[in-house]
Order: sequence, then C-alpha cells, then structure tokens
Amino acid sequence: MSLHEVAKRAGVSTATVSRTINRPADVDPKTAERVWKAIRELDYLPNIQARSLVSGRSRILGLIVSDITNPFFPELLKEFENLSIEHDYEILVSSTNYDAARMEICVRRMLQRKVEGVAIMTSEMSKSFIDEFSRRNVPLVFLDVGVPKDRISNVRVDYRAGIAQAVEHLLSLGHRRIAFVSGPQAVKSARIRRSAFLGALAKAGIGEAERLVEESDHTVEGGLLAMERLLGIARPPTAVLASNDVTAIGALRAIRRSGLHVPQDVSVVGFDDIQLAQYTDPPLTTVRFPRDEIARQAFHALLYHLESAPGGASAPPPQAQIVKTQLIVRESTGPAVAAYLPKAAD
Amino acid sequence: MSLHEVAKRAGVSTATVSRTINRPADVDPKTAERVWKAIRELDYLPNIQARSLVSGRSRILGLIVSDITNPFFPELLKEFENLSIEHDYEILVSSTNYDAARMEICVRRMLQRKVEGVAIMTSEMSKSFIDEFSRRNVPLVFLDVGVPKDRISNVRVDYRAGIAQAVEHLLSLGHRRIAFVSGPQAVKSARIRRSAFLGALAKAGIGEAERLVEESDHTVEGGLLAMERLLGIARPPTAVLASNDVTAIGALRAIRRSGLHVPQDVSVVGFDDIQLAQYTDPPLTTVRFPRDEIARQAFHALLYHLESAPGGASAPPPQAQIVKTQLIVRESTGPAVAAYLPKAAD
DNA sequence: TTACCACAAGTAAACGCTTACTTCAAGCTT
DNA sequence: AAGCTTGAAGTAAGCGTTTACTTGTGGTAA
Repeated sequence: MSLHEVAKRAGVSTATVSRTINRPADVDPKTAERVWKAIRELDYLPNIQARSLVSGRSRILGLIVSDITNPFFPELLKEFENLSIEHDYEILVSSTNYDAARMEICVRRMLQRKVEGVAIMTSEMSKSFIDEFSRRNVPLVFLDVGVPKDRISNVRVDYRAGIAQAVEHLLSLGHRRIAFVSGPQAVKSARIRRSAFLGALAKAGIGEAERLVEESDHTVEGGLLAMERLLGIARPPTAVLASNDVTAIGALRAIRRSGLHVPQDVSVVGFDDIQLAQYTDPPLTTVRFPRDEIARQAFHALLYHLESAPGGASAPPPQAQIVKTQLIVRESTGPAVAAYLPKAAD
Repeated sequence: MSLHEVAKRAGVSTATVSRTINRPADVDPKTAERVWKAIRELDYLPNIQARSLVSGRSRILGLIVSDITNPFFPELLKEFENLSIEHDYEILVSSTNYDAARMEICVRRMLQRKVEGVAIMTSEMSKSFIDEFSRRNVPLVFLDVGVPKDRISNVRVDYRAGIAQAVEHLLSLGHRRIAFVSGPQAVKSARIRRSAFLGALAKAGIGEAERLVEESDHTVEGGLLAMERLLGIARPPTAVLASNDVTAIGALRAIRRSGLHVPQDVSVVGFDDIQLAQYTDPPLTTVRFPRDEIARQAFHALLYHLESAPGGASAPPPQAQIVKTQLIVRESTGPAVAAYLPKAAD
C-alpha cells in the first residue's frame, strides 16, 4: 500500500522503488524487475497527494462554469476531460450558479486544493476573486472577458462573423424587421453579441427604428417572455435572432403558443448550436459555437504556463487564435412572407 | 503561505496555529487573536493535500458517469456538487464514454487521488474494476446494478411503476399495438425497462404477438433507426415507448421524416424527462426520472460509510428507499386513431 | 597494482500539516 | 509551603513521496 511495503517486499530501499517508477534508467534492470514484481503483487498505486506535496505540483486544474446544467457546458467539460487525461491532470469542476457567495466558495475550494490553473468559462466572476487567483500565481484563462496579462489568457470567440452571417442570411430571405433577444447585459459576451447584431444591421443600412432589441436572460423562460413581448408590439418582427439557443427555444415556444408558425410567420435563429438544436421543432438555424475548440484552446493556454514555466522560453507564446463561429442553416428560417404586411386578398 | 510563516509572524509555534484553526477551544483567546491576524495578513489557506496526508482522509468523492454530454447527467452532477459543498467534500467527475480502456483510466485516476467513495452512475463497469475499489475498501454506490454488499450500496429506481403507468396511459387511449425501443441489452437498467414493459403488456392481456420490441442504443441516431425499422414492418405500431428520451427524440424525428404526425398517427412516450423533453415537437410525454433524488440518495449512501466508520453504529443503516418514477403527460400521446386500420372510405 | 570513475543502491531531509507528548507557569488544596 | 491540577504552548514524529548526497562495488586506465 505504501512505498515502504513495496520496498520491503522487494528487499530494496524506498528510494529505489521511487526510482524504478520515475527514472527507470537509474536502476539496474534486475532490481527493477524485482520491484515491479512487488508492485504488482501488492498492487501498489502511488499516493499522488504525497507526491504533490514534495513536488509542489498538484496536477489539478479547475474549471468554473456558470451552470453545468446549461447544455453548453458539458461538451466543454468533456473535451477538457479528454485533454486532462492525455496530459495527466485531474480536473475540478464547479458551477457558480450565477451566485456570488457560491463563486467565493468555488474559488476557495480550488485554492485549497492547490489547483495549478483555472479555466473560468463564465463571465460572472468578480474582480476580487480573480485577484485571489492572481495573487497566488495561478494561471487563468477566460472566455471572452478581461484582457490578457501576466498569467491571464483569453480565448476569444469571434461572435461578429457568425452573427453577421446570420443577419445576412435573414436579409437575403427578405427580412427587414429583425429583432434580437439579448442575454443579460451584465454579461460581457452577451453585450458583445448584442453589439455585433446592431453593427451588422447598421452595416446593412437598416434604420435604427427597425433595430428591435429585447433584453432577456439566456433561459428558456426568459426567451419565451421576451418573444411574447416582441409579438405584442405594434409591428412585430418577421425574424428574430436569439443570444443563445436556449433563448431561441423559448422563443419558438412563445411563437407556437401564440398560434403562429416557424418559419412561415416568423424566422428564428439561435446561437450556440447545442446538441438539441437539431431536434427542436423545426430544427433550429443557429450559429455554431465550437465548444471543443474552445476547450482545447483554454486547456492549452493553461498548459503553456504550466509546462514552460521553469525552462524559460521553450514553448511558443500562447497565441490564442480567435475561435470562429459559423452559421448552421436548418429549418427555422424561411422567406419573409410578411404575415403582417397587407395581403392581396384583404 | 505555509503554517510556518503564519507561526513566525504570530510569534507562536506551528502547532498553535494548527490548533487555532482546528480546535479553537484549546488555545488562549489572546493568542488566537494574534494568529488570526497573521492568517489574514498573509491570507493563508491551509494546504489540503498536506492535511490529507496526515489525516488519511482526502475528502474527495468520485462520480463516474457514462457520458457527461448525455443530458441526464449534468443534473445529477449539479445536485451532487451541492451536497459535496455542504459536506465539505471535493468531487472528481469522469465520463467513461462506454469504453473499457477509458474506464480503467478513470478507476486508476480516482484510486491514485485517493477518493474516499465513488458513485458509479453507469452500468458499464466491469467487475474487475469494481473489485479494485473494493480491495481498497472504497465504498461504492451504484445506480440499479449489483447487489448491496459490504461497502456497496445501490440506489434503486422503480422503473416498473413509471412504465406501467405509461403503458396504462397508452392502453386507455385505445392503443393495442405498442412498441418498445429498448436500450442496449448489455446495460442492466435497459434490460429492466424492457422487462417492465413486457410485464405491463402481459398484465394487460396483450398477446405476445403484439409485443413489439426493437433494440437500440440510447442515442438519437439509434432511436431514429429503430423507429424507421418499426415503421417499415407490416403492421406498424400505433404507439411507441422509448427506453430513454434521447431515443424518443430520434423516434420523433423518424416519424416526422416519414411524413407521419405525432400524436395523430403514432404516439410517443419517452423515459427520463430530460430538461429538453418539454421543448421537443410536440412536447414529449415521458416518465420522469428524479435525478436530484438519485443524487441525494447516492451521496448519502456514501456519506453513511464515511462518517459512521470509526464510531460504529452511530448513523442508521443506509436504507436506500426506492426512487419512484412518474408519468408526465405532454402532447406526444393521443388517441389511437388507427391510421393503419382499414378506413371507412377505402 | 593503484587510483579513478561509473553505476547502483541506500540514507535522510524535506514538502505542509496534525497530534501525542512534554514543558512550564500559575492557581489550588491541605 | 509543598505538592497537585489545570491550561496553554512548544517539540517533534510521522503521513508517503522525491531527491541531493553518500556509500560501496567493480571495472578501467595508467
């Protein structure tokens, strides 16, 4: 169970056992053979905690998300886990549930467990907590928020490209009255998406009066409510772009409830391309948010700081490429038949 | 950063600092005050690894799932995390991806990190890995598989009740030709669901010839394929019960593709009640699988072994109640209009 | 043959904590 | 006033590893 027992059984010292495991070249093959035999017989597994204590490296990474239940995150986590296994790290996941007290708990727990780096994939993280990591020299990687500094990197997502594509798609279908259901504006990525939308519309020469924005909160319920508000206004939009898929699902539902049809009466575009976007009714046209790519970049950003630390400038700088989003056209968008415009027969 | 520095700054020994933190009653309030001041000034956090090393308790629990991307698991994880925070444990999550090699990696990683207990919420776990935990006295809790033993408990889900309700629901709608799209029969819970279905049908006096079962694999694609097969047979079913929601979503899709309508032509019932079941088209009638309750019971089953270990019979035995499933009727089920029966006009 | 080297293995300190045991001083008992 | 008890703090061992340093052996060069 411990090095000592293996050592005793193999008739060597603990140092030799340790070496057989960690630096085989330094030990005589005959001896190594005996040691391995003992290891097998006792089925010994090294105690990583003890190892961490002396090496000063926990080989633990943190992953903070806002809510693991949000379908966006599990895929991120999955890829993150794959990479962790590959590089022999362990990972600690925490949901902040958008709650400050809970965030503090997350941070403290990770710090106590001596995480070597943390991927903060949520933007609701107050500065003081971030400082707490920085003060302890824990490398951090963010998703779209904050400026890269000393030990802080940033995976940037190019929302603009995807949103511009989506807007163009709608324009080309004849839509002129396009609404945006935004996420909570306290969230930076939500602000960016909103401004990307506005920018794309402006660029297309759509007047300000036509740029409808309804604020929501990235939940199904919120999307539903926002869409109901949009359907209640004087001249409702013929197309709506949602700040995320979950919101779009809510919008879909509101539209269905009001007796209208997608895409015949109003087109809907989501954002994220969560797994289930393809199983909504109708399958959702959306902007793909490459979660695995994000996980990969976040992981490697951390890895850069961890593996290249002692030697110096061994690895290339963590030149975070911008991750591109991309429009996926499914069936929730169609030509603007202008249900609300005067019809021939009327 | 370490106890020593705090001790030095407070002008006491490390033992006193340790006591101030862990057994305040044993230290003079005046001294304690000085120590706390030093702790604050250095903002010291105890190193849990070191603490674990001496106490022999890691306060880490493992959670093994088959695929975190399966919408069933994040909710489980979420509740599990809440409980872990409350009881001051850390949790290590792993997806096995239904792959034996990966499973072995999961097990080994957890063992090395010295987990004190593991919730195995997937049934694809070969005996040898389980033994590996047992041999090291790690309490285990399973979901529906295996017999409770020494340190092994089992959260039981009463599939039968939910499935019986679902079958009765369909029967009461006039359906007589009801199919079941099963999960992989290598999975015990899938076998149970299948047999519960068969049992319910038999009890209702439906002849064996009418008991259609198509095996699938709990994926959307699998559900789609299975449903296509069912639609291709001589007398297709008028209702189908799927072994899980994801499969049901696939079935829905197959039905839509074939030009038929739900529930007009065929009724569909899922199993699990994943979050998105309510947003399918039409919203899915399904059997609710109480994930948070399962998480709670699993957690407490482990806790029982961990907290009551030294003292003896302090806590009550881990009398795992059976978790009940329950039918949720939405819009994917309707009367059997018998699209395939001879019609008046023909 | 002797001095030197390489290699293999052992010794022991250190990582950051907890805790049994020891020390010390002050307050009681009789 | 001598002996006890009690409370508070210090000392040091030990948890399971790794690793710098030391020791010992045999081989090679001279």
